[in-house]
Amino acid sequence: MEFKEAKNKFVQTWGALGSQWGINKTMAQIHALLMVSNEAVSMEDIMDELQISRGNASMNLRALMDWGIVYKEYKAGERREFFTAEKDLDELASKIARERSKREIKPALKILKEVSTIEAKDSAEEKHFVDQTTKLYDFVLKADNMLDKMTEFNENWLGRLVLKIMK
Amino acid sequence: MEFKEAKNKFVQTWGALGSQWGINKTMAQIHALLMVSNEAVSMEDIMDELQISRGNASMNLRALMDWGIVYKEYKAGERREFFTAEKDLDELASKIARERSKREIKPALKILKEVSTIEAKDSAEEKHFVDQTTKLYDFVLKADNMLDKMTEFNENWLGRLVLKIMK
DNA sequence: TTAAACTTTCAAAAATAAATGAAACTTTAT
DNA sequence: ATAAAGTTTCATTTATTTTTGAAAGTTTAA
Repeated sequence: MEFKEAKNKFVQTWGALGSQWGINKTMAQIHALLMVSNEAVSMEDIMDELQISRGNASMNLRALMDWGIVYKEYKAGERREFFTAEKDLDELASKIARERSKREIKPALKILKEVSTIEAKDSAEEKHFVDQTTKLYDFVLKADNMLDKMTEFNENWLGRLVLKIMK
Repeated sequence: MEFKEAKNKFVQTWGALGSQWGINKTMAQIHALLMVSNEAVSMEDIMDELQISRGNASMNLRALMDWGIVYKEYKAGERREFFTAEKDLDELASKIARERSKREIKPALKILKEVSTIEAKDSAEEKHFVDQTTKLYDFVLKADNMLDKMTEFNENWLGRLVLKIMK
C-alpha cells in the first residue's frame, strides 16, 4: 500500500469508529488527520484533504479544541492559524475520558441517584426498581472512577504489573 | 418523586445515554425497561410503555438478543413470548465489551495494522505516519485487552485491591 | 481607519439513521 | 388441515444529525 492510500484509509476508519461511538464523523476525521501529520495543518488544507466546507471545518475544530485534544498554533510571519492534535495517546485517552465523564456520565449519575432514592412502597415491583437502580448507580460510579484513574493507573508500576498479569 | 415518574425518567435517561454512545435510543430504552422490571415483559407491554410500533420493538428486541443481553422467556400456558434483561451488571458490561470489541475494535485493529506496516520512505511525513499509527495500534490493542479482562479483573482479589488503591 | 485576509455563525439543505405499519411468515391449539 | 395468535420483515415515511455556504464578525498590516 502506498502512503497516500494508507493515510486516507486511516482517516476514513477513524471517522467511522468515531461515529459508532457517538462522535461525529468529521470531527473524528479531522482529529485523525492531525494525529498523523508531522506538522501543524491549516484550515484550508483540512478542508481540502477531507473535502468539507469551511463552516464544517471551523465548527469541528472548535469542538476538538473544546475537548482539549487539538491545539491552535501560530506560525511566525503567517497570519492564518494552524492546528495540531494531542499526540500522546495516554493524554488523549485521559482527556476524552474526562470530557465524556463530565458531559454524559456525571449528569446520568445525578439522575440515577434521584430515581434510586424514591420511597419504595411495599410492592415487589417498586422494591426491584430501587434495588436495581441503586446497583446501577454504584456500578456506573465505579466505572467512572476507573476511567478517571486509567491514565495514572497505566503509568504507575503496580498498574503495569497488573496489566502484565491480565494478559 | 413517584414510582411511575422515576421509572420513566430512568428509561429516558438510559435511552439518551445510549444514543450518545452509538446505541440507538429505542434499543437502550427497551433494555432499561427490562432491567428494572421484576418480571418478564411481553412485546405488547413494551410497545405500550414506550409508545413504539410493533416493528420497532421486534427489531430492537432482536438486536438486544443478538448482543446477548436480553433473553426470551416462555410462560406455561401463554402463547406469546416474554422478555427479560441480563440484570447482573458485571455480566452486562462484559457482554457489551465483548460485542463492541468484536464488531468495531477488532476490524479497526486490522486496518491499523495494515496502514502501520506500509513501507515508509525516507520523508519525515511518512516516518511520522508509520510511527504514530503503530503507537495507536499498540494502544488500542492494549485497551481492547483491558476491556476484555475487565470483568474477571473486577472479580479477582488483586483487582479489588488495586481498585481500592486507585480511589 | 480601512481594507484585505481570515474565521465564525447559523438558517437552510442534505445526508443519515430510526420508526412505522401492513403484508408475509410462523407457531400452536383444536 | 386450518384459523387464530403472535412475530418478523422491509419499503416507505419521519426524525435526527450533519453539512453547507453566505453573511457577519475579527484581526492585522499598512
